[in-house]
Amino acid sequence: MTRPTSRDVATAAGVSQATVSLVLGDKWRGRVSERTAALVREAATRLGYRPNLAARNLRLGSTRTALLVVPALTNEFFARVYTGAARIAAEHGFGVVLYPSPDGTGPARDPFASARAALDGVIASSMAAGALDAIGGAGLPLVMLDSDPTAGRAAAHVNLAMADGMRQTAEHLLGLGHRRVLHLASAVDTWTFDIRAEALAALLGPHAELRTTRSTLTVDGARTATERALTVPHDRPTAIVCDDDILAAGACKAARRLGLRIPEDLSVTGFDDLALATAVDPELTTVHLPAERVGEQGMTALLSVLDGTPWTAPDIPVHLVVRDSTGPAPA
Amino acid sequence: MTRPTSRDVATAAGVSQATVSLVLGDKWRGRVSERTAALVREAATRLGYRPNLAARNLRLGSTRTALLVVPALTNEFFARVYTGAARIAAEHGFGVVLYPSPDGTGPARDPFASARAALDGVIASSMAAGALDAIGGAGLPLVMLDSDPTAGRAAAHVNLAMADGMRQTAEHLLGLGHRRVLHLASAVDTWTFDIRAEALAALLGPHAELRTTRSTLTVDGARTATERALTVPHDRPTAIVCDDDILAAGACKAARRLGLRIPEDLSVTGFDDLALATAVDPELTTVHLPAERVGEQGMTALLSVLDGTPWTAPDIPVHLVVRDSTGPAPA
DNA sequence: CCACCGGGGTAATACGTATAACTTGACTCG
DNA sequence: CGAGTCAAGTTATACGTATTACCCCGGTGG
Repeated sequence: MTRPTSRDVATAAGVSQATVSLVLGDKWRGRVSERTAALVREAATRLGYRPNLAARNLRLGSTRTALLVVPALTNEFFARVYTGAARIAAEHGFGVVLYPSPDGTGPARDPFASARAALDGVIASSMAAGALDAIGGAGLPLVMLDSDPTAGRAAAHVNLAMADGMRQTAEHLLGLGHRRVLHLASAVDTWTFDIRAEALAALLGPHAELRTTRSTLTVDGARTATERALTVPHDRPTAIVCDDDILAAGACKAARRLGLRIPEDLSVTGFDDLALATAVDPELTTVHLPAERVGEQGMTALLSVLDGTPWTAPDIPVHLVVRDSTGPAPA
Repeated sequence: MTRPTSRDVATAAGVSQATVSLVLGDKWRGRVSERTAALVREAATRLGYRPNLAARNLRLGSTRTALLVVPALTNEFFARVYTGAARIAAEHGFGVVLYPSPDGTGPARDPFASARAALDGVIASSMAAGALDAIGGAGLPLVMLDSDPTAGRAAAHVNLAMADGMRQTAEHLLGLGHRRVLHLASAVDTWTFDIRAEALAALLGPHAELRTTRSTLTVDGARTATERALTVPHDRPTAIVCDDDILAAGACKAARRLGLRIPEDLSVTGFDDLALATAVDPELTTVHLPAERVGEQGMTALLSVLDGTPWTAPDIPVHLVVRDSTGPAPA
C-alpha cells in the first residue's frame, strides 16, 4: 500500500539498491550490463516506482526549484512572466514556485515560510527596493526582473527597454502632430514607472506641453483621474500616454463619457499590450512587452548564476503596436 | 559559509541536536527548561538558522505541498483560483505549486516531472475527463474543481452553481422582452461549458427561439463568429448570451462593426465577471463567479481529505451583475 | 536506607537516495 | 604463471531532521 522505494525495486529485480539508483539515474555506462539494466527498468515500471523527491533533494543538497516573486498573478503580465520562466525551468528539470509579494493582501511575511519547498534561487519581479530586504535574508542567488540595476545586490538583472518604448510612443504622437500631451502615470512608485516618466519627459518636453496625472492601477481609478484632468477650461490635451493598458482603458472610458471620440478628438496610448488592448474598442495603440521572454531570460539568468557563470544581456527590445486609438491631432 | 544545521545550533548553544529540534518544533513542554529553550532560540537566530526543508520532508514523509493543475494562468479566472488556494494553504503551513495542464503549450507530459517538490495532494481545475488520467497515475488524493462530479475518482468536488447563473441570465433577458437569443458557446468541450449550454437550452427553449454558435475562447474568434451569426436575412437575435466575458467582448466588437448599438439594438451578457467586464464599454452584464472562493474551498477540501475526513459542500452560489450591456428588447 | 518518581535532557535511529570506495571473477599480456 | 586490467556489481555512508527510548540525578515516601 505504501509507495515503493528504490530498495523495493532492487529486491524485485534481484540487484542491490545502488544498481537501481545507477540505472534509473542514467549513470551506468559500462558499470551495469544492458541485461540487468533492462531488468531494473522493468521492475521499476511494474511497481510504479517514483523516486522520493525529498530524499533526492536531501542527498543532492539541491532542489532544482526556484522561487518567483511577483506582485500579483491576476495581472496578466506577471502570469506571462511565470509562464515563460516555468517553460525554461521545465526544460532544465527545474520547478518554479510562486510567491505573491507583500504588495498583495497575503498575510505571510516570510517568503520562505510559505514556500515549503527548499529553494535553490530566487527571481523577483518589479519589486520596490524596500521589498527586497525581506527576500534577501536567506542569501540565495537572486535575479531581479524589471528593476533598478544599480540598486540591490542581485546576481543578475533582466530589463525591458522601457525608455525606448516611450521614445517610440513619443515619436509616434509627435509625428501625428500632437503638441499637448497628458501623461497618465501609475501611482505605484516602482523603478519601472519612474523610468517611463523620466523618458517621456525628456523626449516630449522640448517639443510639446506635457502634463502629468497619477492614478491607481485600475480602470476605474484611471477613468476618474482622466475625467478630472480633461475638464479644463482650454488647451485640453490632444493625446494621453498611459503607463499601462489598464490605465488606457480607463482613459478611453473617460473620454467617451465626456463625449470625445477616439481617435478623432483624442489619442490614447497604452503600455504592456495585454489581451485587454485588443478586447476594448477601439483597439489600443500600445507598447508591446514580451512578458514571456522576460520570464524566460530571468530563469536562464538564474540557471547561469547557479552554474557559477555570471550572466549579463542587453535590455529586451520592445516595440510600439499601432492600432486604432491614435490618430492625427485635431485642428 | 555553508548553511547552518540544527547541529551547529546545538553546539553553539551547548546542547544536543535533539534538544534543538524539540525547542524549535515547539514540542518541549516539560521536557526542556525555559532557560535552555531561550538559549537555543538565541543561538538559532544568531546563526540565522533555517531548517532544511528537504530533510524535514524526508523525515516526516509529507511535504505540506499541493499541486494545482490549471489550464492556463494567463486566464484571470485561474489566476484567482490560485490566489485563493494559496491563501488557505499558507494559513495551514502548506505550499502550492502550479502545473499548467496539457492544454497549454508546455512540453512536459508528466505533471510530476515538472513539479520537483514532493507532493501531498492534487487539485485539478476545469479538466476534461481525458486529461485526468495523466494526473491520477500517482495515486495522490485528488480534488476536482469545476468538473463533472459523477466522473473520475476524486476524493472531493468543488463546483459553482453554473446552471443557476444561466437561470438568472435567462430570466433577466426574458424579463426584458427578448424572444430571439443567440448562445455564443465555447468551442472547448469541458463539463463546465456543457452544463451551461444544457441549462440555457432548458430554461430558454420553452419561451424563446434559441440558436447556438461556437467560438474559440478569444476576442477575435468571438468577433468573427458573432459577425457571421448576426448577418442573417431576418429575425436577427436581440440578445447574445456568452459563455465567457472574453466571448462577450468579441460579440460587442462585432455588434459595433455591424452598426448595432448596445444595449439599444442588441443585449449581450457574459460569464465570469473578469476585470475585462468593467474595462470594456459598455460595461458587461455578466455572471459573477467567485473564483478565489473556488480556490479556497478546493484547498480546504484537500486539507480535509488529507486529514482523513471526507469533504462535501453545496455548490458555490453565483449571481448576475446587471450593468450596461443589456436593455429592453427592441420593438 | 532503599525504591521510586519525575524533571531535564541525550544517544540512537530511520526516512530514501546518490555515490565513493571496495570486491570479485574473468580475461589478457609479458 | 603471476600481475594487471576491466566489467559488473555491491557495501557502506552521508545528507539534516524528528522522535523514541533511554539515562542521570535530586528529592521523597516508606
